[in-house]
Amino acid sequence: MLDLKFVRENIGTVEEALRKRRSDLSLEGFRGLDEKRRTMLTAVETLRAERNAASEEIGRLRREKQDAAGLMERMKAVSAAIKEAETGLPDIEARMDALLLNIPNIPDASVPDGAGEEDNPVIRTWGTPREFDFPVRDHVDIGESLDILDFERATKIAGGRFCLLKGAGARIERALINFMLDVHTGEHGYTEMLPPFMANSASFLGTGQLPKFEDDLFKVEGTDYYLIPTAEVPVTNIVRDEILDEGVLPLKMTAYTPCFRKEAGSYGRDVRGMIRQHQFNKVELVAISKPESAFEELEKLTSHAEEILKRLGLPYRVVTLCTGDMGFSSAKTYDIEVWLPSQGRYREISSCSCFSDFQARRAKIRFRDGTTGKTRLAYTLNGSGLAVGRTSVAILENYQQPDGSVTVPEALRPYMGGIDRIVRR
RNA sequence: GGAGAGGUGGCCGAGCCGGCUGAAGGCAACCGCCUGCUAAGCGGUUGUACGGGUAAAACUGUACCGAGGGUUCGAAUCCCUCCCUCUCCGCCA
Repeated sequence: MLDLKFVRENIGTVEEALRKRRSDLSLEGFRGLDEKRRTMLTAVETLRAERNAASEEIGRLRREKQDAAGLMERMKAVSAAIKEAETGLPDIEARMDALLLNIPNIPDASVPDGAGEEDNPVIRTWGTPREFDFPVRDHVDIGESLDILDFERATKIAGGRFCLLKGAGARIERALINFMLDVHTGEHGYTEMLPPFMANSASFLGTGQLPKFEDDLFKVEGTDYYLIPTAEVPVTNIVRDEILDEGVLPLKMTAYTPCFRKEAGSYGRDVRGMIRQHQFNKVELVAISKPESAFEELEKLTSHAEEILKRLGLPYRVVTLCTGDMGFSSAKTYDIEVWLPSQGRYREISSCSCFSDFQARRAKIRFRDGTTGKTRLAYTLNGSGLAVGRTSVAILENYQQPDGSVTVPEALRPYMGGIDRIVRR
């Protein structure tokens, strides 16, 4: 959420940001609504001030055993006038809130302008895609022939966009989760969290998934709970409604969770395999930072995610999302894309964002400035470190062998009970 | 699921037979004093949001004592509904 005062005073800037984002949201009604609200508020507050003053007077008279009946009688009219003046105000405020909650964050000045994916500049590339001297198979073929991935039975159990991992397939996911968490906690300074996999609507509002993106979420019927689409939701909300000591910043947390997404609107995209699932595993990195160092933190956080790919020997590149491709709440986002031989291209495996104070304002995440003693909104960041399912896919495909087996990346072997190759058993 | 207790400021905690309570007291933080340094001690300051006001302050209005509604001239205090937490019992990984 943007600051109301900021929108009022910089409506041009906000409209420019909407244009850059290729958003069709209009601020047409904002000015009128805002003025109407302020006019009404002033009227109501003036009457209330009158009532408060009279009430105080009544209290004083009664204490002094004087008659206050006349004043009380007159105040009945004022009270009625207040009720009158208040009608319509809740509606105006609700409309203001709705408008404000649906305005996306303003892209950071360093974000390149562009319409979509094709305009995202590549800022660095690591590793060289391997040359294959045999026909490359995709992870579905590899996984099914090794009997470690089973899509048919997953469909029987649940439905489309689910996957059953078996044997070494399940083991790889577990190994990756442990590997990633160990690196981030042991070497990158994050504290491990294991949060609830459902969260209430207030939390989803806090990180910006609600009210705009309810259609992408699984809601638990008859409750106020939604299944989390990312650990960002429960982990960032750990500090919701809190005023933090400046000294604890940057607060760095990591968490493994499964993620649940409806993937509504992606019919026909990535239907094959485990690229796009209703449920997938992810290790998330979250940082709560001071504004001054937040974009520096974004660089670090991104490099922490990249480190996992480096150790696994998986070629990747990093792109900056352009204004038209950025998420609703983000001020700046880097996507890390891993090389998938079967597709002959890089595919997103991590998305690292700085949200400036956009989430913090919604979620009331603040800190006390040590020098001024004032409370300030913190900046929030997060990134995948990494999407585990897609990492498994990348390993299967990049490390496939002509005989159908898959070599286990060296860094992962300690987590795989020492085995160096996955073969059909 | 049954019974009981409770939700107050950064934290703890009074107030809860309605007005003098935006809220005692303590802690914490900050600023002074004191001090060789630290500690102790002494004095002072410190909520949030939205308006008005100002060059910026000062200043000022309103709202906020879990959420929403009601009674009343007036509600942290009374009434209703809901949410949450804790304790005991039951059930259970």
